[in-house]
Amino acid sequence: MTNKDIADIFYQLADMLEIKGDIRYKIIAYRKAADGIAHETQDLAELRRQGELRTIPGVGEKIEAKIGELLDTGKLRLYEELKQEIPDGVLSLLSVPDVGPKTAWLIYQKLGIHSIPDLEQAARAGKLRTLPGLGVKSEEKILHGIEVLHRRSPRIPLGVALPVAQELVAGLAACPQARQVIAVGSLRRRKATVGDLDIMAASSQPQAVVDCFVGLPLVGEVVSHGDTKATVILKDGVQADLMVLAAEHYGSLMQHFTGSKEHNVHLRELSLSKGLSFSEYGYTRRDGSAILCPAEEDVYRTIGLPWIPPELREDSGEFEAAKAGRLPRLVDLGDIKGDLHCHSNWSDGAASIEEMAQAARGRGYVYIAITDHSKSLGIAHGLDEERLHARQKEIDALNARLAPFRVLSGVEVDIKADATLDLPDEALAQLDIVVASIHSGFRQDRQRMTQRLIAAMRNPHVDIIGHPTGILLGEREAYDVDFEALLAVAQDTGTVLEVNAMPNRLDLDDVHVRRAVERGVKLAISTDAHRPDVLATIVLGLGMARRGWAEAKDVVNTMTMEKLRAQLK
DNA sequence: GCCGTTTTCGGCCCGACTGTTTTCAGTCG
Repeated sequence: MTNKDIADIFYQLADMLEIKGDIRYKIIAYRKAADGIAHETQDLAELRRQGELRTIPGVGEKIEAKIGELLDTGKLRLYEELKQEIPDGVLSLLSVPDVGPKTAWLIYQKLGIHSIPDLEQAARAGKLRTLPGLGVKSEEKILHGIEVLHRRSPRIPLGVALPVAQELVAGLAACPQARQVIAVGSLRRRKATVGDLDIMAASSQPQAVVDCFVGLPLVGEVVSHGDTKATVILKDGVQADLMVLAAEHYGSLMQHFTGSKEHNVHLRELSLSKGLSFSEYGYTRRDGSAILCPAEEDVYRTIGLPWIPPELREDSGEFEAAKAGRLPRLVDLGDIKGDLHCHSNWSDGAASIEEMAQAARGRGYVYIAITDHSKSLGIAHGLDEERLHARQKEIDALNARLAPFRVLSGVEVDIKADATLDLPDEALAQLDIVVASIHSGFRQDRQRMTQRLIAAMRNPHVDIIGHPTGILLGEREAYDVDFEALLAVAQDTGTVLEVNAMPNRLDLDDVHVRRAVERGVKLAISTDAHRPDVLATIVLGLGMARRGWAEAKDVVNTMTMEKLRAQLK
């Protein structure tokens, strides 16, 4: 039973208790514990052996016992009992927009409905309007909610969301009354995927800006439209929310709308303990007087904290670090001195080595590693020893011309299913840098997967493990691998783990990065670029690294050429 | 059900939008 399984059970427990109308704060407590468990990187069974379960935020005496029950028996009595009363299908109704716990329970109790198709049928038959508190409008809303549910785009990768958000921001910025339009929400926090786009602006006439927003050409449908906020669904199915307030509230609104929810709740609790109530309008003292926050820094400063970077705002220790003056100095785009995983037209890249190098130089980098595929990747026109040798001559000539800029001669060597590498050690020894990656045999069991990666790390020539977990966002799960074991070997051998910035990879993700940083394992933020313009996607990998609390010292491609050479095996 | 430079008991984030319940509950972010 994984941490995620256990967290899911507590989330469901919270839903079920909410449906039954249990005490609100008990429900909040279960959700908070579930959040804590979901964010825990250590195995719960292991934590329990060490008697450390209560260190998880939100886990107290009762929930500790329930985790124990789950780990011992695989079941939870309270959960089983509630499932008798509330069929699974009732919980599924909650996924329909505008159907919450009260409505779901009412519909189940009065009409016996516990599936979305049945709900749709009842709505079409006009049965919902007969229920107390529901009318024709509610019925239409629910019917529409079901439609939206079917049509709505799932979470979108950050790399896809960013340009859409930019377009939306530009569109809104053209509204005459809109000032300081920016994208906030999970996009600003640089989550690997975002559920919707959150946009905000300042204006002395918020309503005019909201009116302008709902009329933008990108907008497909208006879900709600008030004086200060609106929700729309764009023509491509993505939901976008807008909030607008006067400039004097700009900082508090930005803080509020950037989230996360958990971070905001923590910040507001902290404020209350200092006699202040906080909302997007700013602080209110107990006597009702206001403290305005035109800048986001004002929000944190008012409660005695330094500004917290958006990427850290997940309530996973950032307040404690801020209070202690121990916030990390996160790695920044300006720290990056090169890209250590790129392809050229010697394998499956679209550009020459020189074109890639010039693009890197144009970004202010001082080096780029050309890491073409190795021979077993036939479709990628992978290199054998002979072609590696030929390529080396081209790189040498280029380096003579481009100095002090440096092209590192490298390879992305395939880790084959039998745990051997696709090129002999003698060939690898000739290269400046070796990235080793898995491109086949993803379905091997945990032990074999882990052994393959460990074997690669123990090779004296392998510098970096490429896209270490193999995840493809929305397409393929990460391979089953013992990440803690990998970290131990990475540390032991000085092997670097990659943060691959491809929009559909983002691998390592934030959680893995944080664990690696805690263990002192070094990272490389790399684009895996097959074209010069793709070098710009480094910002996506940077987002993961920053969300994982990585500083420049944790990232090898912030090093000068000399230091990097010393770092590489 | 959790938790404590206010507290081991009494708190627990805050506001907008919508529909229907003529004063507010439900849902959402």
